Formats: sequence, C-alpha cells, structure tokens
Amino acid sequence: MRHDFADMEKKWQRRWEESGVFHAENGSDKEKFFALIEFPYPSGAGLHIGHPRPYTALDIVARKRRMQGYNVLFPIGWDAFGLPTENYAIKNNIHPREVTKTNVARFKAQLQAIGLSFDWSREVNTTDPDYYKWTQWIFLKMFEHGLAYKSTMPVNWCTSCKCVLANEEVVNGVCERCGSEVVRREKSQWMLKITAYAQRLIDDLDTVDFLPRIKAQQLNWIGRSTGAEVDFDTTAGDKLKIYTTRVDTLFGATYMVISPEHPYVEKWKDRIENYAEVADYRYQSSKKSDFERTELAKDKTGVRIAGVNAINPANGAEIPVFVSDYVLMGYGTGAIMAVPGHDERDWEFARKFGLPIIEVVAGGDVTQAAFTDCETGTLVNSGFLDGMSVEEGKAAMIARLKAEGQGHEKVNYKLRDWVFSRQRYWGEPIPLVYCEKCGWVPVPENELPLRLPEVEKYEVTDNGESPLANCTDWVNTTCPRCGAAAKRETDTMPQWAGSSWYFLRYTDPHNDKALASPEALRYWTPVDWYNGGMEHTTLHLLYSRFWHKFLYDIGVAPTSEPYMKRTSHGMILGENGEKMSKSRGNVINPDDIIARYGADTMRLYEMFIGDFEKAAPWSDSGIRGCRRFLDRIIALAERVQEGKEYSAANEKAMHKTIKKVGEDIENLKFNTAIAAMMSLLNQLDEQGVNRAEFTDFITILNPFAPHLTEELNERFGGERMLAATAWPAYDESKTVDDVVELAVQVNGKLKGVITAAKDEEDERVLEIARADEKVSAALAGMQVVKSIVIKNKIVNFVVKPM
RNA sequence: GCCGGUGUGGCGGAACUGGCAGACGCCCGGGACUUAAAAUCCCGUGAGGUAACACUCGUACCGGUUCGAUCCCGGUCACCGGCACCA
Repeated sequence: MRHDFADMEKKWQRRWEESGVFHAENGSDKEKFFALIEFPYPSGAGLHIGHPRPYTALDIVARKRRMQGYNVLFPIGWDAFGLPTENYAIKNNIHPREVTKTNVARFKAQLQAIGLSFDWSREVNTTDPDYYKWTQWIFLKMFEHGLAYKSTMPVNWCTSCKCVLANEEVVNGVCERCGSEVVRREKSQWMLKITAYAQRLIDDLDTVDFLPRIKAQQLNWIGRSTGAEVDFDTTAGDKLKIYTTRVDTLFGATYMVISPEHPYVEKWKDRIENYAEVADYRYQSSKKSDFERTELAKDKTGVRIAGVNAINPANGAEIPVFVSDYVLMGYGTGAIMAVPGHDERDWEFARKFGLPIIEVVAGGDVTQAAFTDCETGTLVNSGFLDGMSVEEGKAAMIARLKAEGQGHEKVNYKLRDWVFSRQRYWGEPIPLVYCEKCGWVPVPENELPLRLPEVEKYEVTDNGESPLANCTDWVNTTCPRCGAAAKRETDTMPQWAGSSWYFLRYTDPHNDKALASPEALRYWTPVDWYNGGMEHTTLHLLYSRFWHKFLYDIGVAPTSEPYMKRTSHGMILGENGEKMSKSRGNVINPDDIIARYGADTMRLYEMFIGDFEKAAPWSDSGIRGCRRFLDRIIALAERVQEGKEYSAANEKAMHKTIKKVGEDIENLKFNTAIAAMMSLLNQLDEQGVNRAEFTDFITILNPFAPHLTEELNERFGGERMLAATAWPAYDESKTVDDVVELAVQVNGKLKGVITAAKDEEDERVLEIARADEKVSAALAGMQVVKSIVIKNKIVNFVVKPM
C-alpha cells in the first residue's frame, strides 16, 4: 500500500481544526493543564528545523494530557516586534507591519503543517494594538508604582543598530544581534526597577520546579553577595563609603580606589592637587568600551588623587586614594578599600604602584600572590581580630563598626535595573507625555492603546533619536493633566516587553476590559509546564518573572510565580555537528523534510534524535529509520488478525509499553519512549497482532505521530478520533514478569544466566544457580565463602581456592 | 578565576540512581526476493582471541570503597554552556 502522507496529513489537520478538539475551554470544571512553549519571533527566514523540537515535545505532553481528561491550554502566538523586521523593512522599503504580516502567515502555515495541537483560536500577536494596549497598561502601572523611572546613565550603544542595548544583550562586548562593537554613551533612558525584586526572584526559586541548571544560572546572574559597607573618614573632612565582602581584612587595607565616575572626583575638585591628571584619566576611561575596559584588564591603570587621603577606621592609618577603572561605578558604592594581601586585583595594582602589602590572614605568602582562601586562614596583624578565623573576624569587625557608627552589614546584587528604552520604530510606544510644568504624565488609560504613528522613514535619526521624533504631529500633544502643550516620549519598548506577559493573555485573548479576566487567570495560571531555550534564562525568563511578581503585587495575577515548571531543550546541530548556519551551509529546512518524509516522521525523528535536553546533530539516514518505523506499522496494519486469540506475551509487552511511554513522556524521555514502541512493534510483528492490541498501540503512538495513527484508527472503524480517545490504562500486575532472569557471577564475574520464578526463595535460587553448567564448572575446586542473592537480579558466589 | 554540565561501540544514544554494559535506531557486512537496481525481509555486528567454543579486555585517565562500580568517594585530563576587574 502506498501512502500519500501529504494529503493524509492535511486531511487530519483540517478535521482537528473543524472539530475543535484542541480548543481549551474557559469556565470548565475539569482539571486544567497549561502547557507553554516560547512563542516564536516570525523572522523572514521562516521556521528553523530547531523550532519543532520543543514544540513537538510539549505537543506530545499536551495531547497525552488531553487524552487523560484534562482541559488543556496549549496556545501559540507571535513575538513580532523587534529589530530584524524593522531592518528588513528599511532595506526593502516595506512597512514593518507588512513584513510582520507576511512572516506570520508563513510561520503559521509551517507550524500547521507539523500538526501541533495548538488552540489557534487563542493566537496572540504582540504587535496587535489590542495586545500592546495591555503591554502599555502594565508599563503605566509600573510607572505609577515608581518602578519605571527615567535616568541619564552610561548605556550600551550598538554602533550598527544605533540603539541602546540592555546589559543582557551585550555578549563579549559586542551586540548580541549584529555582532558590532558596543560603546558606552550617556543617554536618558527609561528604566525598570527589577533590582527591587532581586531578593524575591532568588527566594521564590525554591517554590518552583525549574531544572537545577536554570536556577543556578538565574542565581548567578542576580549575583547576591553579603558583605559590609564601611565609612572611611577622609582628610577632606567627609566620609568615603565602600562595599566589601571581606571586612575581616580591614587592617590590611593600605589604600583606597574610587571609580573614575565617582562623584567625589568632582566633590573634591578644589582639593585635588593633580585634578587635570585625574580628569584626563576619567576622560580616557569614558572613551573605552566595556569590552576594552575588561579585556585590557590584566594591566591595571590608575592615578593617585593627590591632596586627599583616607583614614583606615581599624587602625587610624592614613592611606592614599586612587582613581582606577578596575572599580566600577555600577556596583556597590563605586569605591573600595584595597587589601592587596588578600585580593588578586588589589595585589596586582599594589605591585604596579609600589604600595605596601600587609598580610592579615596567615596561610599564604603575600609576597608572591594574594592569599584569598577564606576557609583555612587565621587572622594576624589585625589587633583584636588576631587568631580568629575569617568568619569570626567578619562578625567581630561588623559588630565593632556598628558600635562606632562606621559601618554595617550590606547585601549587594550584580543585577542592574533594566534599560527599557529603544530608539526604534517597531516597538510599543511608551505611553508618557512630557509637560514642562507637570513632568512625565501618563497617557490616560482610556486612550490606550497609544498606536504607533505612520512614518515615512524608520531609520534612527542621526543624533540617535527614535524615528518617532520626526513625526511632529504625533509628538506634539497636550498635557493630559494641565492641558498645556507637551511632547510625547519617542522611545519605544524593547522586544522583551510583549513577551513578559503573553502567557497571561492566552487565558482570555479577546478581552477588551482587562489583560485577561480574573476568572480566567485564576483558573488557568500558573503555567504548569514551560519549555524554552537556555539562552532565555537570564533574559526573558527573569524579566517575565519580574513582571509577573509585579502583577501579583497589584492584584492582577493570582500567583507570585508565573511558571510551575521550566525545562529546556538542546539545539539541533548540522550533520557535521556544528551549529546550523547559512555560512556553514549545513541548514536543514523543515519544509523539505516534511515534503520528503511527512510531518509524522519529522516529529518522531526530532524526538528520537537524542536526549531532549542535549544538543544533537541532524542525520539524514537517522530520519529514514523513523520513516521505516512508520512504514512497518502500515505494513503491520495489513496483517492485523481480527479475532486473533489472546496472547500472554503480547499482553505483557503492551502493558509494559503503555506504562513506559506514559512515564517517559512526563520525564522528557521521548527517545526511550519511541525505542520502547519500536520494540513493541518488533514483538507484535513476530507474534502477530489482533485489533485490540493494534488499537492500543496506535493510541499511545498518537501523540508522537498523530496523523498516521488517526488515519489507521479510522480505517479500523474507530468511532472517534484518537485525539478524543482515552489514554490506555495499564495494569501494574501485568507489567511484571512471573519468570525472571538472574545473572550468576562468581567473584563478580559473569558466569551464566538462570531463570527462576519471580521472588523465588534464595535457597532455591542458589540451587538453580549451582546447577548451571558453567557456574558449577567455575565453582569446582573452590570454597564458597559467601553467597549473595539480590532478589530477581543477580547471584554472586564469593569463592577462594580450597 | 567562579558556577553548572558532559565524557559509554564506526555514529545518535540506552542502562530501574550499586546488580547481565551497549536497549532502540543509524551505518556497515552477509543472505533472500528481483533480469537488475531501489524498496522490503532474514542473519551478523564493542575490541582481542578461537576452526568453533573457552577465555581476556572494555564506560576519558589514575587510585579507593564494595561480593559487585558507567553509577559512590579522592585525584587528573579533555570538551561544552553561563558569569566574570562585581571588591
């Protein structure tokens, strides 16, 4: 029999859509299950072969849960604002809206061809004004609550995109998107105060089921450290506040360093004897990009501030103050005490500038290298701390500083506030108006969405302003508060905005009164299972957790965490084991694969290709094995014996496989689930199969290869679609064998395999084992010192020569 | 440097968290069917060794614990991912 996969697959995709079997139901009293995949950015390149891997995985989970009676929400949408679309639009002179429309249509057709069980009636698009109305609304709420603020600060400026980037978007000093150089620039930006949520973002990780490596990466990114702030008196008559994690080494502080951007450079201007030199150093540093500043890190630079010294509060010593760009303004207080004996950077700096190095923790040789071990050292040369461990020393020093009003404990985070402005066209307009009299005033809620105006050109203006700045009709408005002439904010939001809350919209996507109704949110959220790429761990995943916590705080979201469970998939690599890319010429196009093998085969292969969580190279011959598997099932269908008798062997295999496939799906072990079904096919092929057995088989295969299994089910007169059929139950007692094989070892070396009844008495098992020919040969002339029987598994005779 | 992970046949990968290493698939070899090829089906396939058995070795490397280690412990090496002048 020949199968026209293309027609057959289209037919079932149509049937599913017409029947609405995959529609999630609001207001149901069934138990819900919310499965979520990261909605794609509809790029011009079309769907990548990597997309279907996570999509199919959660599709399998969703299909199975539906068959198990859950009310399943498995939605899809488009994360469609963003630079690539805008750049393409500029280059080809097409409106970004049109580009988006085209790309979405293409993506949609491609996704539908895979047979994913999305509820297409809930499709969302971040560029739809009915959607971004609520993105703007959330921003305004944050503004109201003081979490959105404007700040002039050094920002990452991509020289090619002509756009500000968040720290997260700068990778190794270059733009994550285009790879161009990123420099620092002073700009006035909208910021979101994610740092206010740092501790909660850490703490609540304990309440969710994320892969350990995801939690570890988030913790790392947030970068909490516990230390102390200490005030140093200065000869300028003021106090210089520093942050340190090693207060125990205070006696070893022999100089201070402040960042070039530190405000004291200006504050002390009149006292600094070499101000010109200091100012020049500051200017030189400001010209360096972050990349240069860190890459050239090995060689420390700096300038001593002549005319101001600091007093070490531990011992009253007067110590010099330097400016150096190895101290960053953005972390701690922008100033440090330098303890060259016990900090590598300080040690290098001290060496270069000939500064004293004092050992205050014994255990190393500070003339050779900084001794940074906190576990083993004992404090020395430290007055009242002498003899203490590092930990004891910290506590004692903090107590004393507190008593003297010179310092206190302090927790710091590496996490910075989120730079939220983009000088670009294709993003959500920031709904604020600047009035000379009233300052920043929100656009009234009833005027949302604040739509993107039509403009002629999307290019950034030469001075780095958003293209919206040229749109004077739109920019010039009146103040919502006082009615005076005012100007709109012309920056737009970053791509991360729309994706920070999209999953909430799915619960009630057409609501025009709220981002979603409280009932829908209460029923559907949190997301039960969210799968996505590791590359989003510190960006999207953290941002959306932050937004969700805020929505929780203002009573919109019912839970403080958005996602109960987060898993991650590995990339699909090219056949040569390298990352797929046009330049490497190893790109596989999903359209071609579907045309050649069918969607079921592609689904199956992407699940069989390897460990779901790890990267795996594509293999053209590997996928043929999966197609062969389906062909063999079609062949087996021809040989189904109506009314074939009950077969104990088949029954056992069935129950075992149903159990294994069910469990493997829940554990992301799709590869072994498929292997188990391949084994089952081998068994049924040999033993013959009756209709009931065959039906159970295609039912558990249905989530993996939904089209073919529906077709076969229909051919066998199945009354309803497999998609609407119950997931088969298994009988635990029928998954266990009543006769088991045991390996028999002599001194740990395998000598033979015996069969015995399950849970057979140890004595009897030993008897059978001794009777085995090879075993008895191995035991001949030996004295058995010990006999070990592990139930249903193994027998081991420990022997020595007689 | 810090954090996380990985290392198993020619290849992708299995192995109930201490119990027959290599499931399942790919590739490859042999055979059947065919005028022939493709497709399909059957057999074989970790390495050494043997006429065939036997036997020996084998989960990156070295050592340890154990009746028994891919799994646990100590050390070494290699690779991948994240962070990184964060005091």
